[in-house]
Amino acid sequence: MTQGPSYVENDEIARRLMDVGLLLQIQGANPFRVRAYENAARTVETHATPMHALVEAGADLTDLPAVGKDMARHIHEMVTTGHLSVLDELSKEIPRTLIDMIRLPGVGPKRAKKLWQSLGVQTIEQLEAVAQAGAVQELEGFGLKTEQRILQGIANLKQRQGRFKLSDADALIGPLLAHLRAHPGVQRVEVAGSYRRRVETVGDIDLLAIADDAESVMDHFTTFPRVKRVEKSGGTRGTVILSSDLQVDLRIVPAESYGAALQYFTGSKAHNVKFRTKAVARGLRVSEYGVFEVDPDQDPETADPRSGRRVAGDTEASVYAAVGLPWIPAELREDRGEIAAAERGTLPSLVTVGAMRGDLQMHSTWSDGKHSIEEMLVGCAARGYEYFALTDHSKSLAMTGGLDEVALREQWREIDDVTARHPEIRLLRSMEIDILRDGSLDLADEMIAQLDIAVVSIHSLFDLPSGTQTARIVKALEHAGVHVLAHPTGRLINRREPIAFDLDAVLQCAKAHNVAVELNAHPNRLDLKDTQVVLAREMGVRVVISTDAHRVEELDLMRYGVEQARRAWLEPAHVLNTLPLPALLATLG
DNA sequence: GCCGTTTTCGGCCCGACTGTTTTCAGTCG
Repeated sequence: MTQGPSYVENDEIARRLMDVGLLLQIQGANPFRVRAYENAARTVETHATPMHALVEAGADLTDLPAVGKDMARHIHEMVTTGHLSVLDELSKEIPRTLIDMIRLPGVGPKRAKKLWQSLGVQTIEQLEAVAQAGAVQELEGFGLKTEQRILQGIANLKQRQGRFKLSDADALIGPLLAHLRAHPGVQRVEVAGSYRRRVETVGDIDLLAIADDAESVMDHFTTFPRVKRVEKSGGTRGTVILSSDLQVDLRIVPAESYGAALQYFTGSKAHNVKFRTKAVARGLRVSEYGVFEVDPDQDPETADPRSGRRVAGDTEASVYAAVGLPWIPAELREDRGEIAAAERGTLPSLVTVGAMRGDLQMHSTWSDGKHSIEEMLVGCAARGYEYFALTDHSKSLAMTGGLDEVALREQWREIDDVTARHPEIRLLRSMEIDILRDGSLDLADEMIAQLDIAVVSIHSLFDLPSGTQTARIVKALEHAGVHVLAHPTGRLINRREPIAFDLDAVLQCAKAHNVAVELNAHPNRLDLKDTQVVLAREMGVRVVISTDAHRVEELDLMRYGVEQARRAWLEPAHVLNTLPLPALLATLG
């Protein structure tokens, strides 16, 4: 096994371009130049193919959206030398650590620069010290409230690093929505923002409501029992912090603006910018109040923002239609080509939970699951599945009670017994087989050959060098009996980093050997993640969406996997377990 | 700095709120 060259990955390239933009912002550069760096960073971050692969293939980087001559040069430099000279130069003038300060509430580029130039503050720690000493409120443009806000922000930062997993947000928001809906004045309330786009983690929650008595509803909102602190509370906008430290914003809008507000607050920002630009070209102005015809005689600087003839706004569909587009599913609104696809009429017909005909990874009491084979079977049948795969762990995963060959044969006897009583659903004989250090599998070949579907995955040696890890996975996929690579990166959101490996090479191998890759639906994993699933789709590798359930109720986690699949533009045809049983069996061979 | 069924130059999304102000900059979403 050889160690491949260590490339600068897309996320690192994106981060550095973003840092250049932020440093330019602090410097006071042309804001559109700043945005150019942000846009290029986003392109790189969400681009499925690694930049180093494009450079190696001799591709013209300026074909990428938001990448012109300069950005192409920057990307090329990072790929070939590992450095970005424009960032190095800027860092000499402005400390890079000021970027951390911008992320504090109440601190933007201007104030960060002021704090640095007036007080010599370069880091969050230094800022905390001078703020505690009362030096910040003395600065021009600052005051006592700003100083307190900064200190509060630093305290919050220390308390909670990272964002909320989508499933945690779901659990926290459900009771609040019920509370709001119980108020007689609330006609409608929905969640917008990244939550509605089903981004894997959310920073805060945006609620949108139509209400008769806005003041009373806002009152009801801020007195929700789990509110820890009320940040603001106005006539149409309020912000609270829940006891879980989740920030929730509520906006109350008139019914005729509801669709426009929902569209606007769902975002993403990049999607909205592109959408509004399209509207401008049609002589329209889009805001959260609606779509308006622009009066060509009026100076846009001085015109009332709500002036002009309203042409749409009550529903989202009307807002898109006014700009000549069909309604776009929220999961696609990331400015990853969805507006162009909408224009061409080629938006994908996205996969749904209802299209799933089976779940291809779950555990029973035979290893580390909490429910018996029969209980899991009944749970799957209750969810309307045609089939499911029982994938208990293999022997090397001792802590889970993994099965050796003898135990697996015993399990098969129980399976025969259970399935004889339950003709309503097909149980596929399977196992989640560990990939060992050298890429060999933790189950005898003659047993693998008797499985209906063989799932392999890594549970150990997460920190091998990338080249070694890649070779290990590739060897496992080359095994003739293997059908699915489960949770390919091994990441645990907010807990464990993904393993280092060459995804491109692994997908090529999967394609060559007709192996599917899993999109693990468990909200702790969501592995592969959306942008990686895009790469699999583009390379023609089939995807499996599985829950990895360890108890019956976890079978309902399927929706999280499907939602991420939708973010990756997957249609049913891309997903192996949307196939009817006979077609699935034929594919598995 | 990017980009083009109005444009290769002159644009680049939109509005609200807060705090620090005496008419508005800065931040936020």
